[in-house]
Amino acid sequence: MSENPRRQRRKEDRPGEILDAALTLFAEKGFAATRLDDVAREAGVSKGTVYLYFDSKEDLFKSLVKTVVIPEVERAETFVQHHDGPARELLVQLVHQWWETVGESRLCGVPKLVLSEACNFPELARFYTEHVISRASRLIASVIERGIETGEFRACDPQLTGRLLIAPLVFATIWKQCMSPFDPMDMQAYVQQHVDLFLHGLLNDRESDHEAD
Amino acid sequence: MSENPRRQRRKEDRPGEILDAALTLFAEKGFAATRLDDVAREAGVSKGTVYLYFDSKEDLFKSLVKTVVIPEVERAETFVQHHDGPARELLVQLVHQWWETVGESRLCGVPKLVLSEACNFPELARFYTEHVISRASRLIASVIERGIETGEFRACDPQLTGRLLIAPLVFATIWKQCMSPFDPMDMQAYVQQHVDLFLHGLLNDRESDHEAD
Amino acid sequence: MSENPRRQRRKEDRPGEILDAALTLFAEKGFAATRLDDVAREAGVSKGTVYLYFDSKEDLFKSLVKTVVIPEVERAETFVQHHDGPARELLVQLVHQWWETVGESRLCGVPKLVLSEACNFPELARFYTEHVISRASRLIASVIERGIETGEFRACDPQLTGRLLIAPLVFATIWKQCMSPFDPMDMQAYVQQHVDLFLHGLLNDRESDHEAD
Amino acid sequence: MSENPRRQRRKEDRPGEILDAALTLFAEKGFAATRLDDVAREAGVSKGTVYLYFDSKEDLFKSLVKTVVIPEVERAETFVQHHDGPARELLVQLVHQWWETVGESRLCGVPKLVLSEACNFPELARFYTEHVISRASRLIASVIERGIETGEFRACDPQLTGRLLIAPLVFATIWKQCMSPFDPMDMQAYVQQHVDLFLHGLLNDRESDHEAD
DNA sequence: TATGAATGAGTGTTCATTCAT
DNA sequence: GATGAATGAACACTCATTCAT
Repeated sequence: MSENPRRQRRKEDRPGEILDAALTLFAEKGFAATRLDDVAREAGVSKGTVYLYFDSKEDLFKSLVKTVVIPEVERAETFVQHHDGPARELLVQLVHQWWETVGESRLCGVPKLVLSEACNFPELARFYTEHVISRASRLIASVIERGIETGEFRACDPQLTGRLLIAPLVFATIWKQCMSPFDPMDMQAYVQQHVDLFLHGLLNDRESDHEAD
Repeated sequence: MSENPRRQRRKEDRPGEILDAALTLFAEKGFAATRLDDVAREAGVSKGTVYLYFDSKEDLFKSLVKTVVIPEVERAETFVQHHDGPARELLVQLVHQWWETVGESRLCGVPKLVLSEACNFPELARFYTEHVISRASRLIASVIERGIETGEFRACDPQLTGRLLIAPLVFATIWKQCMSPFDPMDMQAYVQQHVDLFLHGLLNDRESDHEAD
Repeated sequence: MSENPRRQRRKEDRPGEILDAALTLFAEKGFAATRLDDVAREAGVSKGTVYLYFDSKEDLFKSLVKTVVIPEVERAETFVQHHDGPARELLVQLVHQWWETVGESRLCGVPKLVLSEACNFPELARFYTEHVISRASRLIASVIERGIETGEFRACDPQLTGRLLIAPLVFATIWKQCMSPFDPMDMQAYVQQHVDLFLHGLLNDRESDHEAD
Repeated sequence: MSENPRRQRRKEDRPGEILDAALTLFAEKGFAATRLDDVAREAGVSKGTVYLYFDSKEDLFKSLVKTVVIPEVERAETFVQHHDGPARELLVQLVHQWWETVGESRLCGVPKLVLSEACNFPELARFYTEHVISRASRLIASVIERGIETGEFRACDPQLTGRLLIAPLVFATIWKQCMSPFDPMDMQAYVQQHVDLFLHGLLNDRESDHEAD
């Protein structure tokens, strides 16, 4: 009844559909190994159409980051701003949120994507560092700093410590992508164990005294 | 006896020299970005010669892992066997050894290499898992287990905990490769902080009592 | 009568506006480098509209020549018909007119356009030759012939000589288009020098005697 | 009898053969319209082989100019250096030499090639201007200057005048390429007439006195 | 009539792989 | 064994052309 519902209905969704396809394929095969043809086919359009909405393969990646990854960073930033409890709890929640929004979602391919291609596409790495990593780093460092100030956490470099909080998570998503078929891992337990170990390592030994107050 | 022992020897070393060149370049530029021409030139042979010894770029990659990485695992195994002190010290030494033999050596590109290409070369991932990761995992787990048994360490899953010991190190080598131009990191401090945090998290709270004994 | 004469008129002018835009852009960037998108935007219509009026880029090109160049030839013909003075003066005026209407106007890109694309669009070359070049040639030759008959000019082949009058002008417009950034030229002086040299070469040595009569 | 004489015999001729093919095709179809595939096929090699000897299409063009056009400029320079007679004769000879080496040789497509593509490939135009046009211009200007100094020629701007000497020749080669099928021209007569007219225009009126000496 | 989203063939360039010598 | 010239498939990106609305 509708004349060409397909074209009609989807016109405004095109960019989103293309980004979706790109995310899927980039995560699956990496940036370099993903051909624009594949993205186009996956999105159900022709190759030329991709270039109607994105300037280049690189732009496609950047747009992907902008529309899919950065909002998550912002969500986390908002979350931290609106949270008042002990730093320890905040940190735990951030870890679990990270794991849910990245490790267990469609985004789980992004860390490996970025790290794998960073050498060959420095501009992508630069962009991602500037817009995602730096912001997320600062966010986590700020929470750790807060914990140090309140005496919850032992004194330490908040930057490095934040990175040590994230590193095992990133490692886990990469593992999940590449190695889990050959060496499966109980991700839940892994994350749990990481949080436990990390907090135990970070908390001030006399923190129980604080709680006792 | 042979009038030109140097060339003689070189002849027999050809595969090794090519693997050396490949390691250097793969570590420096990654797998995809390394051209066989470059490997050949670096090894001082012609491009065709590479194909005399290796079936393909992929095969070169596989052979590399086989010949360069496994010996290091074996060294570490020997080291652990001949070591009797407290698990804590052993663990610290293993970390620093890992960092020296991998993080700061020509091998520093290997983890990224393997993880980046694992999806595209599953057979390699399988092989690497079997011969490198599993062995190394088992080794570290055994040390942790020992520490738990002696009461040095808190009770935990030695496998997962071992992985959490290695994850930040692997992460650091990858970071060094790809991201340090955009977001530099003091690796020494990072490793130090990791060891400190990790041990602090793992050690039994009453461990000072043990030491007091 | 029409309630919107402006749009009405515009509607009928569409082809003209598109041709205008095409002329501007072809002259500026050449045939191949001009994208239909650009022509459409310059004309203030959509790309599809161009195809309402012209079959193809090639057709646009042809139509352009037909509508813009031929009127100028006709103007020149009329000018010559209505002129009675010495051939020498007429020739000088024709040169300056050519230079003004072609060399220094929006038409300055046309000669290069035609000559550059003639090989790839032989039909256009044929058309242009028939409707522009032959007519202009004949016109100039007729003036030269007149000058020979009156004794102003030395005996010569009027066709060839006419072509030698035009050649440096065509060359200059092409130069202006392509080479002036790299090798600028004082066009005024060039044309002046050409006229001077050409007339000095063509005038009968004893022509002063004639004038003296 | 010889095993694969084709490959053996031609190895060192490859660059020359490719340049030959490029010259033919560039002259025939222009720079932009010539596909590297065509050049390769014309040269009897694969597309990749072209890139074995030339960095890019642009480099192919530049190499062409270097190996085919510049030597002609040098020949002309040498010729002028070794010539002592009257400037007039030298000029006449230069024109005929130009016509023989360019207008009537395989090089006859080069002027149109350069002028047609100059806008779209400014680097080519710059290169050609620097290495060919400027040198040739200077050469001719120097001859004209000499003629002015000796009193053979009337006073004039040697640069502009030189350009006016060449313009009709360039025009003729372009004409030959594109328009001769539709409007044939007796090139011999044309060149003759040009020389005659030009010299007649340039020579000092009292030059007969000189000849009388 | 007019639009502009969509198409897909086309091209310069790269590089792993082959093979005649 | 060793070479390196040659190959050709692959891929990002462009743009004239079409067509549903």
